[in-house]
Amino acid sequence: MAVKVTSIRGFNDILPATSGLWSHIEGNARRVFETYGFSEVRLPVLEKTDLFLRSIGDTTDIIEKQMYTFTDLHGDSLTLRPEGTASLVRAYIEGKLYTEPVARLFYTGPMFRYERPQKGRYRQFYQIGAEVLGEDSPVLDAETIEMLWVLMNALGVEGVVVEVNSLGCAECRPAYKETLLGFLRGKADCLCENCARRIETNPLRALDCKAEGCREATDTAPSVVDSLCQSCSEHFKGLKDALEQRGVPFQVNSRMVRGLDYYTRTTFEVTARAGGALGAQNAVAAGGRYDGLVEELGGPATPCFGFAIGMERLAMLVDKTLAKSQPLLYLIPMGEKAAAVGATLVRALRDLGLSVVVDYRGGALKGCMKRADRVSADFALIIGDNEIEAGTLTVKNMKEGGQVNIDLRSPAIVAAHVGGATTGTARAEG
RNA sequence: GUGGGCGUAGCUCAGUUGGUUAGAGCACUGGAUUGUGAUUCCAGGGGCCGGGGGUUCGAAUCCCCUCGUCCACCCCA
Repeated sequence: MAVKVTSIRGFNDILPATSGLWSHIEGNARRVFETYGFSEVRLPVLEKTDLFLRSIGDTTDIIEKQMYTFTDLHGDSLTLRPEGTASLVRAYIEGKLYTEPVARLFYTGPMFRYERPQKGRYRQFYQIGAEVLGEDSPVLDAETIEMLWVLMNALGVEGVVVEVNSLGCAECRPAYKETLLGFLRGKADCLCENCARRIETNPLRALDCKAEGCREATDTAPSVVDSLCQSCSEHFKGLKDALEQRGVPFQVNSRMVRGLDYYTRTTFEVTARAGGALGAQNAVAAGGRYDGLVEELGGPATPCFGFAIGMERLAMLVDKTLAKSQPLLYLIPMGEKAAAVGATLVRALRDLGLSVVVDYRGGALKGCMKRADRVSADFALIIGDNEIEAGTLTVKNMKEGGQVNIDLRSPAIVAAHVGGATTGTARAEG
């Protein structure tokens, strides 16, 4: 055998064992998002590097060391998108969607970051993102978080919690940064190496650090929430009230800091319980408000709110039993005559929306039945000489064992017997 | 980028003072059962023991290097 070509580290195939689950998740997301008035956008995977430099923040890890950047044949610096919001905002501006009062958009697709892969983290990973552009009401924030919560519930996700925070705006954040900096300087020797290093550039990070020293040092630190300006404070209260009113459970986490620089005011995360299925990466979805980004990227001043869901992480949390599949039929024609009769029947069954697979290998019925079992067929459809003579079809229930004969010319009766065609989602696995 | 675990049959894994021809379960093929799978019984096929180098009469086993993978740190969805 020739030498095997393998995939790139951190770039994974989604094989049939899990693709059904993914369709199930995406299908639910589409359905739920549409009920909130969102429309899908399809965005390119490759953008000019400059877009990310200008949006994400040049001291973030993403910009500093995680981007897949290369020069194309024309000499332009291009980058595989490390996140979706920047691209979406670019498209919003370029497509002049700001001529509408409010744009509600969602997207799905792969993102790319050069990191060491581990549980819940891959170099190509998938996100489902939703963004609302052109609305600054905190109630909109709450409604959008509610939408995410509704999706989680539809997917049977348990053991997750919504955490919210407010990072303030261009008015009040710098002041808080100063206050915090002053506080941390007094505790510099308690901080971990990392936090000590970036205390001047990004003191907020220390709040989010897991190191014990940092936790203790920041225990009594002044809270962002307490230093919000009046307008941000009212906005944050509006968010909390609206979430409560909607029955979306949440907790305020004033230590929550996001990894991208463009966030203002509301930020939130949906995180899984510690020790759960997610491992160390406990954030399933996260997002917030980015009121300055559109303007920074050359559009009109536009308040925005959005979030992104980590597809792989969400897939680890969803209730797989909810991913209903429709029955799979396995046709076993014994002989040429049966094959011809079977072909007509199969076409009729498929036209009714049923899933049918035909066995072409032939041989002993025993072997055919074994293959039917191996592909997890729900019913085996057997056509042999006996059936042709009687003008019937043998339908064996592979799960329960019984079998019946049904008129060969009555595909509708077959459909009814096997549970009928549904418009159901793809077969669930895993 | 840093640290740790693991690479043996298609899959999950056994395999120690280094010693004949490297094992099991599942899967696969055939038979017991020539029209009935998943259960039972029998038989069979299948391995550069991740790759390279070294120590040794002899290496899956010991040493070094390398690649892959998983988990964690960092950071994040």
